[in-house]
Amino acid sequence: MSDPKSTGSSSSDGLRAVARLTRQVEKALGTVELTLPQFRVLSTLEDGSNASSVLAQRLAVSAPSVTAVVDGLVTRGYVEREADPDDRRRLTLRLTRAGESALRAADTAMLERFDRVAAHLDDPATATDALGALAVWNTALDRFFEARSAAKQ
Amino acid sequence: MSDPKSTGSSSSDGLRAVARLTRQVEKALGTVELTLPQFRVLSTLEDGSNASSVLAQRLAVSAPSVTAVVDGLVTRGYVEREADPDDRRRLTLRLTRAGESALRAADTAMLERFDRVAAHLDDPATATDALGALAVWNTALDRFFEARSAAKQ
DNA sequence: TATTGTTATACTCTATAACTATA
DNA sequence: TATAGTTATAGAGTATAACAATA
Repeated sequence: MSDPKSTGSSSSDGLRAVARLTRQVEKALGTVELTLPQFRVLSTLEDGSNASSVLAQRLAVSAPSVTAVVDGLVTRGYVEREADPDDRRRLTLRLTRAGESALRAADTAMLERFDRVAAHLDDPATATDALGALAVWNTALDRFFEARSAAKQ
Repeated sequence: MSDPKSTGSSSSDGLRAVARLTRQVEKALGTVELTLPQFRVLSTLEDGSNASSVLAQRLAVSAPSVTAVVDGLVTRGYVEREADPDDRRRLTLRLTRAGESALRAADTAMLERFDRVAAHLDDPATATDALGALAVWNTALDRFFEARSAAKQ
């Protein structure tokens, strides 16, 4: 992307792949009765409990969106809202044991589905490795939001 | 995924990255006033015009969902519905010149946003390359749906 | 006054069920 | 009868605007 001559074209193809794979993620999550936004909340909370406002920023959604998604997760016992004694406006969101189990079930369902898709390739490991390599983006996204957060102060 | 000992853990991280990157794709598409489902339709039609039913299968959504999304794209002049003379029940969906332009604008917006995110890494090229490598999944998904289509006959 | 979170409201995408037109 | 596509309807996630409680 920084050098279109070498990677520009395949980066676009990579973006197409992200768009398509996401739909498969949604289908896999459906088998464990989770939506993609719910999964995003659960996996973000797995990295540590956070105030609702922090979650909104990390997920790049509005505050009302967090309220709506978390409402459903609280109803199902996957997330708990806890009052912050220092600042009574804030609510800390915490993943419950049931939420952790749901997250593991979601991982299994997604990996199984992706395995079935990759099985159609001559060398499925190429696809699996490509997916694993995508993990570097988690660091990039973490820093991206961290920088945003700092800029806001 | 086929071998959890070597890649299982990072594949899960890769899936988390897909879920998070998708949100960035949505935000980037928003700057060119496209939604992710609209982008999926446009990029699928870029590979060739198709009947609405074929599109539904390739996108892994229901027929009414295709109708709804395509309605919006037709209104904006990005897609045209054309009657099939051989079977008057079928409608062939075709990308217009305006649709092609919109797709290129979408690519640019997404690549720019991803560049900004990757810039936070010590070696941004690692992330860019990882994204490009994801293109192999396009082949896997094509074959996956092809096999499904064949099984249905 | 500013901030945190919720409520009210509207739009898009999603699905299932029912319908029309065609095969 | 079966298939292609649309319409009707409902649920989930998204956003903006307005509000309550707290700082």
